[in-house]
Amino acid sequence: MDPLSQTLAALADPTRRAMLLRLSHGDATVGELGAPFRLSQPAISKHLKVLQTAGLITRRKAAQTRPCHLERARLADLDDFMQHFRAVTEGQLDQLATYLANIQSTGETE
Amino acid sequence: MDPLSQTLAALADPTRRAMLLRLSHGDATVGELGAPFRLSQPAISKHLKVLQTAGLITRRKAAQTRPCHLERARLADLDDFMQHFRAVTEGQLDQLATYLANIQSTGETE
DNA sequence: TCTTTGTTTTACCGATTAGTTATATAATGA
DNA sequence: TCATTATATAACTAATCGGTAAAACAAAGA
Repeated sequence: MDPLSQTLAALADPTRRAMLLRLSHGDATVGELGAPFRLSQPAISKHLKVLQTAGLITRRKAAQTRPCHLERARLADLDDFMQHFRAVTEGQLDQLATYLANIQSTGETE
Repeated sequence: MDPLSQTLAALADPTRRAMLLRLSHGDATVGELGAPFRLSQPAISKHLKVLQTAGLITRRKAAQTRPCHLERARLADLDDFMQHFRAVTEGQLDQLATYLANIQSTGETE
């Protein structure tokens, strides 16, 4: 499966999205990430494996725990894809670019 | 299933993403949307139904055809979700805002 | 009316998914 | 060494998914 499809499939689950949101505030262990959910521990491990396989998180070793870390690269890739649909926003960015060009050239000539 | 999960699940398929990209350039019929793919016609209809159920497209009637139209609202919802992960980008936007404020005030005072 | 074109629906299949329980592995600490 | 804590793996199950072929439906045109 291509990386973007993997990313989107991983995100298409509210439990995994909640885990990522938690990780956006800082690293957390498997136990900490699973605590909010009424799920068995293997289910938590499975969700984290999906996120890891998608490249959305990495893990390190710390004693018995395996703290997880959010990797933003794949989210950035998704952002790039989303860019294709930002017709209105693109228009606004064009306006901003024009605005920037205007005030910049104004500043240079004065 | 919650709307955001439905949106992401619908996007987690390259065929459906390609269809949406096509629709971002304008409405298209079922036949037009299916043409690029080596898939049976019912498979195309199924993919479009997934997109429609997720609220990503709507369809109207035109003679025998059923032209599809991209609906950007759910993509905007996804964008809102993505916002939670834009820590670095937010910093860059802050810098841009500062930059804009600077050159703007400079321009005003001169 | 009959045929053609465009699309949907139905019924089916194999693969994948999300969950479970039970078991294994790994590191710590008594 | 032995028990505890943290996590992963294995084996299983029910449900969902992406595809197919065959049939039905809808509108247009001869």
